[in-house]
Amino acid sequence: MPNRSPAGRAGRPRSAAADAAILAATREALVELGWSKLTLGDVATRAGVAKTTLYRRWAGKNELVVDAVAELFDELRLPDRGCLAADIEGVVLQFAAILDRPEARSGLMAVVAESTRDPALRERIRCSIVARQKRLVLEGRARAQARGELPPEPDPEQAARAVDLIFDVVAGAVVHRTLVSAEPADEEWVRGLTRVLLQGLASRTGPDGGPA
Amino acid sequence: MPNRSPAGRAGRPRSAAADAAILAATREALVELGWSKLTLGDVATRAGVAKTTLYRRWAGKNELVVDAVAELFDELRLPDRGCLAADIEGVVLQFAAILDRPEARSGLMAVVAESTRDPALRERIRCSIVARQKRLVLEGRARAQARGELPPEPDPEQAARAVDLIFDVVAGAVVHRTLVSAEPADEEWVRGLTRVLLQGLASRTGPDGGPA
Amino acid sequence: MPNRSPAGRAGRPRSAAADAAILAATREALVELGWSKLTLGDVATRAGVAKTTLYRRWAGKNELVVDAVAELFDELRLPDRGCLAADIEGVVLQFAAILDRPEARSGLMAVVAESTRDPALRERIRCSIVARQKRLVLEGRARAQARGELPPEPDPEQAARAVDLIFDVVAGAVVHRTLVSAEPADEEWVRGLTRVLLQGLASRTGPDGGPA
Amino acid sequence: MPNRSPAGRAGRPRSAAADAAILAATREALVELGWSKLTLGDVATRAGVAKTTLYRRWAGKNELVVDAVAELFDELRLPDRGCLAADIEGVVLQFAAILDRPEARSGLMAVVAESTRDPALRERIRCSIVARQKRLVLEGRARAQARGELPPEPDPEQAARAVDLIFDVVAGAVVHRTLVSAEPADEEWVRGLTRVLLQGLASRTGPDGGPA
DNA sequence: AGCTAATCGAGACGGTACGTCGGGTCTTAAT
DNA sequence: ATTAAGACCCGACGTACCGTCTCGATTAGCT
Repeated sequence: MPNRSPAGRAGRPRSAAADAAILAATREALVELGWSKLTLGDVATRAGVAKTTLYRRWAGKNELVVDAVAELFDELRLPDRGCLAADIEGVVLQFAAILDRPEARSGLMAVVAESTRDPALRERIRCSIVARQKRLVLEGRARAQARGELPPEPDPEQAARAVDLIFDVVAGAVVHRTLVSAEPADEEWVRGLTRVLLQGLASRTGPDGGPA
Repeated sequence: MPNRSPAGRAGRPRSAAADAAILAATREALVELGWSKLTLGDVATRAGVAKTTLYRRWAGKNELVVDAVAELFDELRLPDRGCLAADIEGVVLQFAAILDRPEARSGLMAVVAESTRDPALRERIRCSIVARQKRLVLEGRARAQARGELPPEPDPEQAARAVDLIFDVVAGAVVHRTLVSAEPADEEWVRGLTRVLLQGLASRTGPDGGPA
Repeated sequence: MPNRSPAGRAGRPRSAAADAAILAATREALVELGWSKLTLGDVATRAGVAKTTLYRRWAGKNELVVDAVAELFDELRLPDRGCLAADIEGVVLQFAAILDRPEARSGLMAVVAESTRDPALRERIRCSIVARQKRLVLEGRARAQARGELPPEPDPEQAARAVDLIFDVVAGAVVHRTLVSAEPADEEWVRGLTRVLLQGLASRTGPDGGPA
Repeated sequence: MPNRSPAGRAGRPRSAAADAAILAATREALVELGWSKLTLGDVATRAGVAKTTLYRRWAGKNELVVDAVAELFDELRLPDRGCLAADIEGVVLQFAAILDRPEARSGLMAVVAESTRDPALRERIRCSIVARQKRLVLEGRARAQARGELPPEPDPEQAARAVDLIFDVVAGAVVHRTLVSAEPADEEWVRGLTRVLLQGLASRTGPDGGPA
């Protein structure tokens, strides 16, 4: 989200419409130009707004693009398809569909790259984008436990580690498939991923993990 | 690799020392400045080379950084630790160690981001960086089959798909863990990943794979 | 003069101080470096101004130097020394004094050389520099006619041709003496020139001019 | 003239054809591009010669162009038209014709401009170009004195000053007319100039010059 | 005929300046 | 206080030319 108005009340309030116009213009520019050729002056022009107005709300290109891309992930939902495998497949396909859109492809990896040297930016990404996705993993596990497909977690700490692992595996695999391998993360591929994942997790038992 | 001299022999040959100096300077600058603040003029200065010399060999920042980072992956080796699981853990740890170096962190995601709009760059990444890694997966499988840990592949096409999947999962997971989640891909985490992976793959059987 | 702001009033107005600083810096650089070693980046630095600010106002080195040198000729005045010969000597000495200043020596011939391939530049020189000088010839003739030293001109067209000739002779001779022959256009030399000029002109009578 | 081969004899001698080709290519480039856009690399290419070959003979652009332009003035001759006025008109018209050629217009003023900060270059110009012209003035005076049109000079020093003045006036006027005023130095104009000049000089008498 | 040494073409090299572009900041007048 | 407009400083861009250098290949004159 953009910076809120400082302090309080006096003077002309900021235009709410401008925020939406700027974010939309940012996505439009990402599609047409990609991250590296996107300029804030151009975004301001597309949004019908002065550069000043843009800089009053966002600190720079990174922050703006994070917000613009984050909105794309708002539509992610955990579908109820009856069984865990189908649920996973559904949400992974949604995730892959978002990553397939050019405004996400161009922008997402770029801000991640920038975040390797900017902890504040990393935190912003984590809150705006990653947390939104991780929540789905938690929901999915809860639902599967309610269905009896997964056993309840005895050790909360280990459970958290498992969630982190699953999340890195799923998100990482989809990102790698889509952006690095540049192959479609289609239904067949997602089915294979899901199978490996579920089979791999099913065997987890002890604190140090399962079978010898 | 940088552009080679055109065709023949006439004229002063290109300095081989310059190539090495430039790539080293690029990595040095990546460590100190990161991708976005790295400038080709600065790299040239560090390398003790004129800017024109740099542009004669590389088309731009993207290509240069790909080559500079690719050299980091030259040291990846498939260790022989006796069993498949240990082999995987060993190579994944090496991979994670490389991704933990600041010159890789800064540069790798950035060029991947750029490659989403530049097919030639993507191909360059694939050849210089990805292929080097994928070879290890193939070697590892062959060795495991020789040991009897994995069955021989009846269907070559399906086998190729399996390699691709494994590769996307492993590489993606390590990258995501290291750069997005920004948590260390340490021995414990790698052990968990390996277990999931092997368990998930062990169950693959039929042409459409998995368990009922 | 530099390019004026386009049309209207919106936005921050151009700094008037910058114009003066740039022209002064240009003259300073001409003195120190001469035309060929003068760089716009250096001028901008001396003026305490960004390069873009300079390029917003002038199209290039040629136009800038024309304006910078033109200001030198602002101080040219037609002195009233009582008789035509003395008036001419006075103004020619002033002209020679200006041409003797290094900022004029370096710049003037160079822009004239450039103007041989750039009609717009030639026009700019004519308006900014030449016209200022030619006005003095007209003034001087009018004053001499008022004094009775010269007869009134019956034929305006022929009169104009005479002015052009005088002007080319005087300006050309001083320039050639100063810059090509590289000898001082001192009082003695100017007295000789004036004598030749007046004597030569005094004999002009008929429409085709001269002495039998 | 270009630098001569060093020392003496051993080794392959310099190609004489190259000299001529380079000077011709220089004039060709002056016509097409003008002084400021002329590059030595381009001249070398036009002459079918390596840059090294060019630099071995000339120190730089200035020296090269002086030599290339100087050759244009080789064709200046003092015609014998029977009387002094006609002789002057003839030689001035020749001079004007040369100045009207684009290779001279572009190059001549430029090297003069450069020479204001480079005494060696000025000397080279004086020897290669100016002296050639001044010789004609001396010849013309001698011939006129032989004809009885001009009295013999009693005071050699004053005679030299007169020659210098005439030369600066004539050359300066033609240059100014052609390059600054950008009007043709045609027959009519030259006749006017000649009349002023002869009439002005005819009255010269005493050491401090003539009539009050 | 074989040496010898300076020449030749080609083109890479370290520099310097170019003119443009984008990032952020600022100063206007208007809302 | 905010807005649109646009000038401002800064720094990097990628290119062009400079003048030098390093190559391998000629090529004359002297032995």
